Amino acid sequence: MTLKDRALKVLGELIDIYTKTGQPVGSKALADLESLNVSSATIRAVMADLEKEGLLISPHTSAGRIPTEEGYRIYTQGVLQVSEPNAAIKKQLESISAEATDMEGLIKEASNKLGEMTACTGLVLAPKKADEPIDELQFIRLGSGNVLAVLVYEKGHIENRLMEVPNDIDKQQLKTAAQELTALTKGKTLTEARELIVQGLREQKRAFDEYVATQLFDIDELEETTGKELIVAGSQNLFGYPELVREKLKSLFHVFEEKKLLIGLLDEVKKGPGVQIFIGADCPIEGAEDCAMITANYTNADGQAGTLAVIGPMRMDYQQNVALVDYTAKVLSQVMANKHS
Amino acid sequence: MTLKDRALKVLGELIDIYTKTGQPVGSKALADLESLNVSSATIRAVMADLEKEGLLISPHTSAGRIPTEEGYRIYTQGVLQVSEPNAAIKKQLESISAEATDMEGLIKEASNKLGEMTACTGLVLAPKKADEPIDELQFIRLGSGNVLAVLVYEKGHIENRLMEVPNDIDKQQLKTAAQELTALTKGKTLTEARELIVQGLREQKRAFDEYVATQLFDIDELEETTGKELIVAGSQNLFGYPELVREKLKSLFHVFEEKKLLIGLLDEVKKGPGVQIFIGADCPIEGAEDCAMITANYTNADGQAGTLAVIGPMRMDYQQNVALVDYTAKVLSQVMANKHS
DNA sequence: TTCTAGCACTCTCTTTAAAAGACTGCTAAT
DNA sequence: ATTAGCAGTCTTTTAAAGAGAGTGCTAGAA
Repeated sequence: MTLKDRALKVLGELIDIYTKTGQPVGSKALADLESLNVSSATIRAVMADLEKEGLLISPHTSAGRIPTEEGYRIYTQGVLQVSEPNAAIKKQLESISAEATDMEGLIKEASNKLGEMTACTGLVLAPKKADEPIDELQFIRLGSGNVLAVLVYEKGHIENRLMEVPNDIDKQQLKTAAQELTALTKGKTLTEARELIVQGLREQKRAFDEYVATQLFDIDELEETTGKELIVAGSQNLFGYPELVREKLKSLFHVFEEKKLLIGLLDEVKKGPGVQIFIGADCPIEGAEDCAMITANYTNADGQAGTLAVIGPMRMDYQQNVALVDYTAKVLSQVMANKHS
Repeated sequence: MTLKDRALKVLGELIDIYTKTGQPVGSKALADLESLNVSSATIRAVMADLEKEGLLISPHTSAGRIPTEEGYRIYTQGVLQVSEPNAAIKKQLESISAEATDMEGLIKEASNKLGEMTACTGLVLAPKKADEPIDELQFIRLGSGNVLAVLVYEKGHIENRLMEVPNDIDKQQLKTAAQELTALTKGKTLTEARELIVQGLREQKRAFDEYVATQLFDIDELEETTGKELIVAGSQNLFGYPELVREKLKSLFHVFEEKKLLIGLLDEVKKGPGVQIFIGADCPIEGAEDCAMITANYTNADGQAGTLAVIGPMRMDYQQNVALVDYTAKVLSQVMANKHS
């Protein structure tokens, strides 16, 4: 079922106009375009075909037509041509490296920029540390039964956690425990380490080590930590689209508040390649069934992947936004490659 | 300018009804109440007085009346009687201690409960660590020029920060630096320490110590850390109030997204005593000029104060919500007093 | 064939008018 | 001091008519 070139062109132009106005588009408006050098009657015929194919729909007899979800899909797959953002936008995006100092500032800034420039909501999910190989473990005694466990990753990142330990553990025991655990986990990722350790230690009946390791590699704790690393920016932009009625906005903001809900979903996205476009029902986010999402992955200095996304109404400027998301991912990868934080 | 008891009673009943319906209230509806045993004509006379005082206003001739901001103020100051929440609610609130393990979980849960039970947005601001006295400093060398600085507070809390140091610093130097800095800052708060240290070290021309201290006590870093400790929950509830039109919601959600904006404002609140009620223009939050906010402070195990708040439309159930906020603050203080974490 | 001009037709949106409904303020009586 | 009753005012609802927008069809031109 291939559509004629002209039909696709009409679809594209219609989406362009509809994106800007939010109003149904009639045959006359399209016929007035220079790029389509035919009469409105011909356009009408083409539009009737497109409607038969399920790519357009008419809200009622005397309105123009608007694209269906399927229409947007065909458009983004076939009509849209990916381009680079223009120079001004590029420059803006590149400035994120200048304005941010640390990792968190960086993704925050990227998210801000995305939200601002697309007039949609920007999301940036930081790379998951849990997938990085561990280098070593250290314990630091802090008095009153508290020990600070420092987890050093091969690439130099650090994570730490406060633990309570029985008072009768002495300095030497701690040191030994650290050494043993390091030996066991060196080179493993946190997720791998967890299973390995709990199991291994149980067999060896090393109660203290097991106790420590369980606390240290606690997955829930971990998720809570990683949970902080999703930045949502520009959510208010969505108020600018009348078709996103209160009820829709409500469910979207619910998801934005419960970041945990989003993290899992975006993780799925990470498996896909390059820039991905999710339209309407495709959109893996609950409450975003009438929205569209554009995602891309980036990598940090250690090759760990993070995800960034833009969520907005279906009638968004795909051309621009795809270019933006793509380019931002590249900039972010590059900045992170240079900065070791 | 004291008002008659009956006038206050009318004001109170009117607000009660308006809170539930969101519609202007007429004299007949009030006359039907058992508690006001007078005719609608009398009510009309009273309402006319209240309008003259600026406590009520009529949207147009043939509508009933609604309270003005000033009306709400008089109501909350004079008419409202503070009560305890009922048993069921108490029980619900007390369960927050059971459902949360750590500090962050606790304030998150409290915020959730507040939002849920008030049908408004719950805010909880964690106590500020920057105001706690420091106990000691430790440095841990991590290889490749990185050092982990661990800041131990007197009460056992910990904060840590990764720093880069010149490669030619040896173990002994680090140890000395830690000891000296500890000596200087012990018992001081982080904010105090910062000034003290930078100044003191500059005089002594101890370049390395100064370098380290500057990084360690960096105020911006610090703010970013504390910035994480504001939890917003139930923001979607606000969609349920038609009088909060899109534009209002937009600015509110903008503030919710930029938590930093809120933190400073809530800090101001902390200076006040007990439960505070901010109505309309009183509300220190940008974009919340048509809203009301109820706040209370709580204290953690170390006596540090945190703030919790409820933001919603002006027509909220003050009676219930004041009781809720007050009680939640008490529960939170109590839970934190027991749990040291 | 393919395209176009023109026209009848169908809906929606806007305007206008009329009627209904909701409260109030005032007055005169209790 | 309170109340019943009523005239007056403004909004909301309902109905009808007209304007506007866009379509689908058909018959003729390219």
